[in-house]
Amino acid sequence: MKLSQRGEYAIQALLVLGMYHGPEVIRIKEIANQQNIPRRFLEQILNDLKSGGFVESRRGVSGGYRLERRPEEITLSEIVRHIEGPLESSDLAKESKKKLHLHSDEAAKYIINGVMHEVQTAIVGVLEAVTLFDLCEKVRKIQGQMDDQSDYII
Amino acid sequence: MKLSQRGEYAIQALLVLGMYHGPEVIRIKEIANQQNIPRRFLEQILNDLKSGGFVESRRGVSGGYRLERRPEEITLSEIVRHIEGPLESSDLAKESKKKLHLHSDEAAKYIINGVMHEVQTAIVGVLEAVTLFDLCEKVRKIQGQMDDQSDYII
DNA sequence: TAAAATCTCGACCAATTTAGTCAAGTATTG
DNA sequence: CAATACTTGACTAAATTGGTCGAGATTTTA
Repeated sequence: MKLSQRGEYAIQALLVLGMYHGPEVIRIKEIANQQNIPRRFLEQILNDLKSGGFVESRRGVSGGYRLERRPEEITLSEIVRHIEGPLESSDLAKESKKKLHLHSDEAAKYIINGVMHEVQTAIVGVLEAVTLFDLCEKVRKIQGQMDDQSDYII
Repeated sequence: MKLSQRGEYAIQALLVLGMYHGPEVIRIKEIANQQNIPRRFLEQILNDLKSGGFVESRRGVSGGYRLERRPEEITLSEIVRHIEGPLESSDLAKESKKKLHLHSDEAAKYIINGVMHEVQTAIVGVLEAVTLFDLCEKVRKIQGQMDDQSDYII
């Protein structure tokens, strides 16, 4: 399981919005600069996140984006699912079982599918347990460490 | 994590070789027919599996393939790793940590990477625990069930 | 020894996906 | 109304995926 660039950017953007979460809105340009994401590409991604109900936007001169839900209510699995497509591939499993007679290639596929289903369950298990809030906390923590050593750049 | 077609075919082929494992060799054509895999494509895949040390081949008129190792010694994680590329993406983790001063986009990436690393660990955990032999047993089992009901095709 | 069967090697190809870019438009503020 | 920002949809280049193909090398068997 590798995250696409798009997926990584999406999480980075949400992470910024999570860090500064409040009633205020943040401009696309700021996110792009801070996270070093191509601006035009980020527009696309934020738009997608908007239609997915993760962020809301305000137009016009003092426009920007903010989270639509609180960071602690957004799990990584939701984000990844929305941006990379379904984590769980449609169960060939029950399909095949019902037919009850499998050609030998179907038998093999059925078995392989079963294992891959376990894999998916494991993936979701991890991603389900992590919220945007958790990620923000971790960032704050390592930024705190950097403070201590007055050896950071931002 | 979705398996590529190539990956699924590879496992199917190994599964066939595992089912009939012995000193004898099986022709590419038989595997292709039985598993409904494009023959030319399968050639490529088996070649790849050969260079990966999973199978060995015999040329000539009664040539074919057989497993190079015993089914119980081949884990799914090895197969997938070889055919789909590394499961574990090179650790940006330690890299970044050493630098000790992260730009804020690097901090975000670092954190995200950490979670993805957990995901990878979970994936490997599942795949590591399943051997080719296990898969063969499962196939035998559902084929046994089909026998019981004399309602199968092969 | 020649024919037939089978693996081997590398090039090639079309369709899809990924990672962006761009232009023109709409909305909001001052 | 001018400036600033989001919105929408089309467009593109490069990489990946899922194959195909031709020519060659090896081995068996008649």
